[in-house]
Amino acid sequence: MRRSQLFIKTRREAPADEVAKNAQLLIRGGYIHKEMAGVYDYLPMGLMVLNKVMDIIREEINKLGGQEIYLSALQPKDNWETSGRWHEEAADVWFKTRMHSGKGFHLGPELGLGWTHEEALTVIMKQFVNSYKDLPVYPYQFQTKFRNELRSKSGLLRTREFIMKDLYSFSANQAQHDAFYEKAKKSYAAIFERVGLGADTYLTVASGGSFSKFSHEFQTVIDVGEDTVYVHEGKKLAVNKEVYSDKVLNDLGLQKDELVEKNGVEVGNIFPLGTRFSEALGLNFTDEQGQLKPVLMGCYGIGPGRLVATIAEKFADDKGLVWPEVVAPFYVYLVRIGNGSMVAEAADNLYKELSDAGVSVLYDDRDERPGEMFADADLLGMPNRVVVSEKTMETNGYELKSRTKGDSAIIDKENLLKTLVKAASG
RNA sequence: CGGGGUGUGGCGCAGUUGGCUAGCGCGCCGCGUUUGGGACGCGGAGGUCGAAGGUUCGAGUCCUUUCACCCCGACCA
Repeated sequence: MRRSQLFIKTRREAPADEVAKNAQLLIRGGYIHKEMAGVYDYLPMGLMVLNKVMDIIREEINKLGGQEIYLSALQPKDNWETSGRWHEEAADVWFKTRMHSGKGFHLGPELGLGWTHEEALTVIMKQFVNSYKDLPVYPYQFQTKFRNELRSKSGLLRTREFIMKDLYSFSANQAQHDAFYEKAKKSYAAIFERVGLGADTYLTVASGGSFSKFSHEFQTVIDVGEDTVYVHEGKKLAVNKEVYSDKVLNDLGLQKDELVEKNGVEVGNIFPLGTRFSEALGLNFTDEQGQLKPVLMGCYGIGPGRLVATIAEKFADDKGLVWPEVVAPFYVYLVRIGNGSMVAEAADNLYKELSDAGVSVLYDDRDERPGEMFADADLLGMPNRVVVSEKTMETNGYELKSRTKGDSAIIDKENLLKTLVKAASG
């Protein structure tokens, strides 16, 4: 894409109402726009990053056996009254609204904006699950959740409206459930590994709430994390402060002196639901012996937006964003210095050749001063920067510089293409 | 929800004890000079000072109400 056609502009200064580094940089770079507290819009490059993250998650969940669906955000209250989660005492994160009834402002039935989807999906599955032969099954979706948080904070890390990948497992028995649960753990680890957070992300034992003894979180260790976790670096395992006790440590076979206290961002959460919803909503199946039993359920969530924010926060340096290659909106930021015909032609040609070879390029074809374009390249955080100028062309070359390494090299076009095309496809 | 803070052109800010056509930097438009780390000159455009009400000869400034935003805490299936 040509920079001159990209409608966003970068900003030199962060907005006054953002303190979180992720939001400051993403706004300065024109990746996102703040709509209101805890609500953000994705602009072109922000959406590219988000989509790349979601594609990686989708690939891994499909490998796990997930079947993608899309459920509605508008939720009728009856299913939630049946499950006991409509009233504020049970769930204080609701955004509730009403339908119209007739003309004017007559208010009709109450509705809620979905903050999770166990109820909706459980009811749907009643139509399709009757026998043990129909199990197990693993529907999932990417969908917007609405949660009326008392206080949003930390930029994109805690918002009131956010996309969530939520996967649900429906199993006939404990062994079937447990086998999938363990596979899901590995799948999640693979996702965080692929987006670049593997080294800092820990499987974490956390509260199971009203559903089970424990749930499992994936906590990425980072200073701005709002959770406190105790990590065992050797075992790549952590314990959330909310369940941290001598008894729990004993159960898990962990020694207190091997654990280190850290802040973490909960980038994923998986937990057994047992028969909490199948019993409440009547999702039963007939087993091999002809007996009617409630389905065993599990829930598996990842917030792609929170993941984007965590990646932004984790890798950024004092000059701006640093995207891992797999999520970067473009692989190359191409800077053209000066607009003399020779330089312009060389830059145009390079842009075309790289694009044709499948290397994504953000081509800064504006007639800006070099310093401004370099600053933008750093702020926007593409993995590679290529410069074409009279200076580079004197040596019949192109300057290639990595976003993370300080050194740069002037190389000829053949080598440049070879390097970038190979790296981009590998 | 408790405590603290902030709202002034697109962005960042100044504006004293109430006083004149509300300023500055960035950005934007025009012309010219510039071109390897956020250039410079000249000339421009752009503001219901968050909103409503009040006090006053006069309100960005004082009073009341209200809305929004940020931070700390509590909360976070």
